[in-house]
Amino acid sequence: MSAPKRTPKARPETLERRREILRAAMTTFGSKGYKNGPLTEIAEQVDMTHAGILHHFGSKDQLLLEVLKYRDSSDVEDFTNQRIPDGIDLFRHLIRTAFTNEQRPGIVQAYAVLSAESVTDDHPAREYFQERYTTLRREIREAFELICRQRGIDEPPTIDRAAAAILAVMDGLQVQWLLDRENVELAETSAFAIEALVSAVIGDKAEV
Amino acid sequence: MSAPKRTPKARPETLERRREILRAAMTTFGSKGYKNGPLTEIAEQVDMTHAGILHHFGSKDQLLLEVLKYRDSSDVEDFTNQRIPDGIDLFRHLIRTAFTNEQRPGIVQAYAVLSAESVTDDHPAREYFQERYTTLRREIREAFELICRQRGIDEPPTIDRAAAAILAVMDGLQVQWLLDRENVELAETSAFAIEALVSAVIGDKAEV
DNA sequence: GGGAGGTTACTACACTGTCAGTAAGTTGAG
DNA sequence: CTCAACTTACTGACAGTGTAGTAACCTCCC
Repeated sequence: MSAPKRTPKARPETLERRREILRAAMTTFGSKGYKNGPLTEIAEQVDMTHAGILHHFGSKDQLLLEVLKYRDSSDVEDFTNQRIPDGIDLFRHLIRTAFTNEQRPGIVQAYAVLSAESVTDDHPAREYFQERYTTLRREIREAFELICRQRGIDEPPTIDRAAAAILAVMDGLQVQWLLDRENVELAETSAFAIEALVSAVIGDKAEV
Repeated sequence: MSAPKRTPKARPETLERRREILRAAMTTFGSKGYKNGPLTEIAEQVDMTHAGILHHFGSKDQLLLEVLKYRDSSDVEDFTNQRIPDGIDLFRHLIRTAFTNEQRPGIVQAYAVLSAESVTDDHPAREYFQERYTTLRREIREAFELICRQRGIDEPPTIDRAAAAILAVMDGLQVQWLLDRENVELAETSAFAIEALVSAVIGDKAEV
């Protein structure tokens, strides 16, 4: 309990092996969910037995958390040196993300499935997603605040709602898109909705 | 194979018993998901063994489909005689639904969890949710078309996107709300977003 | 030679679905 | 009305499978 059995030392090629495992886990959890994504399936993707995976990560729960942490860190790498965008740039960035996502349904599915699964009883990723949404809502709110300051307008009380709604529409569209890619345009629709919501807040047409 | 073992006859009290099972199943699938919601847990809610449940529904997959069908039919009952709303009334109805949903987190959780789970490999409810979204998008599109005709304006090409976005934002908000009810206002935010999206399409302020 | 990176072998469950059997109800012929 | 023939609504036991985790051992790099 007290010493939570940290992942052992770190030879450079071992680290790469772990990353392979994390990517494989993302694939399996994405296509079957966490609870129903067996360790054996992850293991065989990297030519190993499931016991080997447990050697590296200790438990399945721990593996899930490391998977989520790993994706966050590799997403952040895209920003190396280039500041996390703020103000209107944040909204542009969200729209770009939607376009990127259209090229990687695997990742999209993993987040869609895991975020919804996380609301079930005692799910190990519940806290992760709670914090994730809280953080993202805050960033969007701050972007709105910056824009309002730049334009010298008062901050409308709708900012909080718009922040939640923007994340919501992006997530919700992902589910519809995964179910019916023929008839749902993920990126274009996200862009439309974000523009509509931003306009509703800062009543402006000078857009994104 | 050919004769799919239809559910047996139908004594009136038996039908009520089945409905009890369906409600219990909704509870369990809602709190744990479909794959991870064991039949035994459903069974003990209605004081029965899991074999009894299989006697009534044949298989767990079949049970899930009947659960979804049952909820649809009991939702429709609310409309007995009162037409399914169209035009601007549809949007009012969607907002009212969001307010109703705030009083029944169990149902909300079931739909949130199951719809996301349905995108996983070979999920028995995949087709159900595909059709559900297709139908709902069509209804929203038709509401937009009616409004446009009533106001004598051309139908903007954004109608399809707005339809998907409205459903998306409602679904996405549910997940955020389930994770953090303190800080997310499900109904108010849904109303705000729907109004914003409707305005973006029919550029009007005479609203919902 | 000692520890990291595994494997094999195994335990301990959890879960769905099958089956035989039983008790209670339904139905139709006389 | 009644009894026999049948059906429905279960239970209890169990087979079969899948799965996380553990323990003991191997083996090869530093």
